Amino acid sequence: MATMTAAQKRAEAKTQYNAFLAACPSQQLLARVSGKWVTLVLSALGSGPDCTGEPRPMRYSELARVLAGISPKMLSQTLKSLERDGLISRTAMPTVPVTVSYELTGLGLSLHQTVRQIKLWSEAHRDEVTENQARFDGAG
Amino acid sequence: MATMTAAQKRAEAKTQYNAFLAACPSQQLLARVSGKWVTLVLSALGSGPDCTGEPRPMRYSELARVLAGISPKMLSQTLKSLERDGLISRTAMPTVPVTVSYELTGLGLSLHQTVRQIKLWSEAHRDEVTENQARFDGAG
DNA sequence: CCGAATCCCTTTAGATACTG
DNA sequence: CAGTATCTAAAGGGATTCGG
Repeated sequence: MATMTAAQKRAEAKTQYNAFLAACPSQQLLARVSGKWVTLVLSALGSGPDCTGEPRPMRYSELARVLAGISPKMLSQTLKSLERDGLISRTAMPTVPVTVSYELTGLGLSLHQTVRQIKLWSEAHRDEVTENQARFDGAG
Repeated sequence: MATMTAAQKRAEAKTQYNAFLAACPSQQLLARVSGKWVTLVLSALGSGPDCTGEPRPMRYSELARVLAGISPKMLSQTLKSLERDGLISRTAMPTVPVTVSYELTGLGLSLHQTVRQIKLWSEAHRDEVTENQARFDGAG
């Protein structure tokens, strides 16, 4: 049957577009950075525990303490994915008990700089956005 | 009872941290931009249908065509949230049937510039990341 | 033509408990 | 100390249908 062309074409277009999206680097990066804890880990490692210092290595337990709300599962998962991308490096010292520290790589540091741009934009425009939202909600 | 201090303190710390996160402008912006279609709509309005042109207004149906994979629901939802934040403006012409067009505001345009930084980073480093991933997976 | 409302499924992330 | 495993809750997103 050569019928149902409309739905068929739509489905085909969608498949192609999704393939295009999957190959799009920007989308990939956004997907990576969008994780709830990814930027927080980047910030912690890139600007110190209070987000105002210098990049420095931190231990697993230190990260867990700084990111107070995170569960061990999510911390491990986030760290592993960042390590996989080469954004952070993991170093295990053969002490007893074992000591593990994480540090931004050069690549991770450059991403941290980019993410900071987002932070700057949001801080610069947050009031404006909040105001717009209030007006929109008020206008109903 | 002043017991169960450990679990209690942990819960308290978490609550405070979550409150801190909720107030963090960067987190708010990331949450907004992280939607699957948000950046695509911004790009379409900010760089034309093929992402290589000038900012210009587009109609609902034109956006639906360009973003081939999107469902009407998500398009409406995305557009409304962007309009609420004052990032795009919506104009309805009282024709029959009604004609609606969307356009970036100044605020939306500036966000688009910031988002482009992410795009540039990801394009510049995609090969490096891919290579890192392959090495990581290979090393098992 | 534009968009709202409903239903359903998949993905994500949090709680908890346990191991080297 | 540094993780892993399992289970469950919640959110995001898609298909479909209906109204202005």
